[in-house]
Amino acid sequence: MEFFIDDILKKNQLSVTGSRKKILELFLQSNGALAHSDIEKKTGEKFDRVTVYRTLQSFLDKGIIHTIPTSDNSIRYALCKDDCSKGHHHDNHVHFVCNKCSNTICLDHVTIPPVKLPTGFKATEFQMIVNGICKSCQN
Amino acid sequence: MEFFIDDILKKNQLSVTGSRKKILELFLQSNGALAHSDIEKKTGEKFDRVTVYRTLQSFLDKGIIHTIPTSDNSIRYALCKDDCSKGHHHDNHVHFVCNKCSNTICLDHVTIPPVKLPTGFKATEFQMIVNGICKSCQN
DNA sequence: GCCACAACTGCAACTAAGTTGCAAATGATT
DNA sequence: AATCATTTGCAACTTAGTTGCAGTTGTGGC
Repeated sequence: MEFFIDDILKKNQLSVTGSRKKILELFLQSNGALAHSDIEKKTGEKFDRVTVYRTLQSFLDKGIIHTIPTSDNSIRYALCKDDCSKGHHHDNHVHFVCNKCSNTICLDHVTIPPVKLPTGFKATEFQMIVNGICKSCQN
Repeated sequence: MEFFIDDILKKNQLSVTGSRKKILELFLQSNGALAHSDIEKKTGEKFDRVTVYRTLQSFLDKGIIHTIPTSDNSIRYALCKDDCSKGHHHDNHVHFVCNKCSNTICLDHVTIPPVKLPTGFKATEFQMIVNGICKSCQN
């Protein structure tokens, strides 16, 4: 695992530092998406707020993670799949936000269905967010 | 028009005040969605920031407007169609965010296509946001 | 039209979120 | 181990959003 994390960073021409390793590890451990505040909590105030911001920004730049907009105005971040490269995300899966545990989950195998736009509109990116109750909260 | 605005407010059990009239008028005039900052700008500092926040909140509560999440972490607000009632939105159309003019447009006639979720997931709400170039910016 | 009461607004003060510049510390390369 | 580029933490800042309270405005009854 340790080796795996270093490898991802090196592959993306990022120097291997404590904060980057730790934050990347968090993403690999969590099966969902993380908000900035989640990361600050889970790292246990080990890193400065600013460092977290900058680390997330560099991960975004390199295409390691992508953002998910949510209706409550808190951006979430999640790992990209392998075929994302610098600045160019191929991120056509649906995101699920649970109303109970408020986890954000990438439904990697649910692709966004095509829509027909009115004439004159040209699309470059599609986002789909589904709210509801997730698998673990169902009962 | 003036009468129309008062009517909407009364129908929703809101007292008719200067700020509410003005902000509702802005929504009726704009064919797209507005961010909080747009409203502050367009009202020309006539109202306190707090008043704008509270007005938007009460419009949300009454189901006059709905929110649209965007990837740049700025929530936009747009008028609901007639069949939205208190707290219960039937808001199944696609939203388009232009990368050039950064307007957010409700594509009222483009409905969100159904998706099949993995077993265990129960959906209550769907959101779809398309980024690209809008009709007016095309050339 | 006037009065009383509820609702709304503006102010001040606050918390939370995000940014920037710079000096010190750390990582990569030789 | 030395050097240089990169990264980090701090401080200070801007922007966004919230809360309590006193004063103002709108509503409905008379």
